[in-house]
Amino acid sequence: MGTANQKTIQQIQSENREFFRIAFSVDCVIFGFHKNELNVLLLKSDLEEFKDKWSLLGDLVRTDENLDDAPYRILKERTGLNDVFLEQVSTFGNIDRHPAGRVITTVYYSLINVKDHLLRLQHQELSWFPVTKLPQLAFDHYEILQTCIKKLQDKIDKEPVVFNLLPEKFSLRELQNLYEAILDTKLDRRNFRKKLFLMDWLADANEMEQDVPHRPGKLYQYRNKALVNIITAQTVVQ
Amino acid sequence: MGTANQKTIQQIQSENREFFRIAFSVDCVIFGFHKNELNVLLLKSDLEEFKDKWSLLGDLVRTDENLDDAPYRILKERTGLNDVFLEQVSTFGNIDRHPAGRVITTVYYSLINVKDHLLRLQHQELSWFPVTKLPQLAFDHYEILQTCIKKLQDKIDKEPVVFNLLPEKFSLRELQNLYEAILDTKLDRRNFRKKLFLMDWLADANEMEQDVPHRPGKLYQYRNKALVNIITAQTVVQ
DNA sequence: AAAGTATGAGTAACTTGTACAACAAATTAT
DNA sequence: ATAATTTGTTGTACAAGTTACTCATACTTT
Repeated sequence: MGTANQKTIQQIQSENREFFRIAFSVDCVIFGFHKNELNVLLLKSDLEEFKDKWSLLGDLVRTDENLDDAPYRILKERTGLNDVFLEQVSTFGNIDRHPAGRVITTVYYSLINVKDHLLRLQHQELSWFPVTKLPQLAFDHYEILQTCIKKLQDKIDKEPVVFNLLPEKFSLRELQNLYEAILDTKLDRRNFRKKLFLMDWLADANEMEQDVPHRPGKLYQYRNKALVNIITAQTVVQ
Repeated sequence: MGTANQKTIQQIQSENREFFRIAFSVDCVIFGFHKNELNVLLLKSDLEEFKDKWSLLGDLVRTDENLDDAPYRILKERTGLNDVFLEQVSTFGNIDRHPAGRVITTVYYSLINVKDHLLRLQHQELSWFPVTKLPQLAFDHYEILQTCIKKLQDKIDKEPVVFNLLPEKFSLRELQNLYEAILDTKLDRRNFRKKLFLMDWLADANEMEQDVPHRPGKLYQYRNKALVNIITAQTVVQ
């Protein structure tokens, strides 16, 4: 790792000469939720040209793997995570988007639960950033990230995907904080409660919050874990 | 054209040997509106394996063109059309989706106005099919097409894209027929009228239908042609 | 002339979304 | 212990949007 392993564009080009007629990659926007903020996992760029910039986790697609399998592999390799929520967002392919050559990239976003699955970060250079306090991003990754945030914002009103970002059991307050972080707005407590119960996504966990410095709230869990998987499988395709 | 020009997979593979580590293509789902039905433009497959099947219009992406420019080029080459509405939908990349090798394809849909722009179909083997009466499709093109129809259905309630499918001036009845064809449902005349006027998309053309076998209706046109372009430019990216 | 079909306009019932009040339960400060 | 504060919980009033529905008029066909 570190600077010893940093490559020049020329090195990368020669290592991938055949690929670089048109190389094909996958990039992952990995969302997590800490301290009432929506965060993204970023990697310190290993290109000299982008020494102080950060980038999304990505890799070239292998010849023997399905496109939709590539982001799972990348997440597994980089974070040790299995069975994460992934959805394809869009494909970016401007000629000059990568300084090393022609790279078309398909972008996925992922929602992971940071508290329950402790990440085995294989890389020292991986770090979480709140989406409101981003560092300088390499390539067109800023534009990509904004596209993913917008997609996520559109999604959470219609489908029960946010639960992938929370621990098994959570309070309504935590859930509302999450919605507020994603949508970047304040919501009315009472209306939020009403809406969520109408959605019929929640089941009472018959437990209360512990060790909180205020009146403990009831804990809930996602109603049907099985249904989540069905829905996510469909939405990844779509 | 015809059978003389049909290629075997082996021929295609050898012609594109370098590309076929992973080849990268674009496919276009081209929607038109005839006789109160939503139609798609399909091409008789030139692969022997798919002799009696039809496929979407597609081509490999050139090394020197932006990804989002490729579908414009393809439409121009195949139909002579300029300035069409295009939106990226999704990217398909299963290993086995193309029998000739590994091909990842980004799919766009296009909305074109069949009446005003007469197509110069370069190919005898191009033909329109109602989406309700599709022939056998090659590759995974049936799945791709369904994905595009769903995307279009979601879109027309929120943004004024349907006008790309109609002539400059049209009656409310024609517009409603179009919505009904896309959504595959019947709509209430009065509520449709109310909703459309609320959207504020229509301007009175101060003309009436001509030569119709019933009471002629008023003609309307899209309120702001300039706005259409702004919106479509955004949506293609998104 | 009569029948059929399409345009065009308005209203009531219902559903959904938003703004806001009041109280109870637990914690913290005095 | 008491008061003040924070959070959880339940409900109401109003606005906005959606859905269902009836009638009169204009034109064409028979």
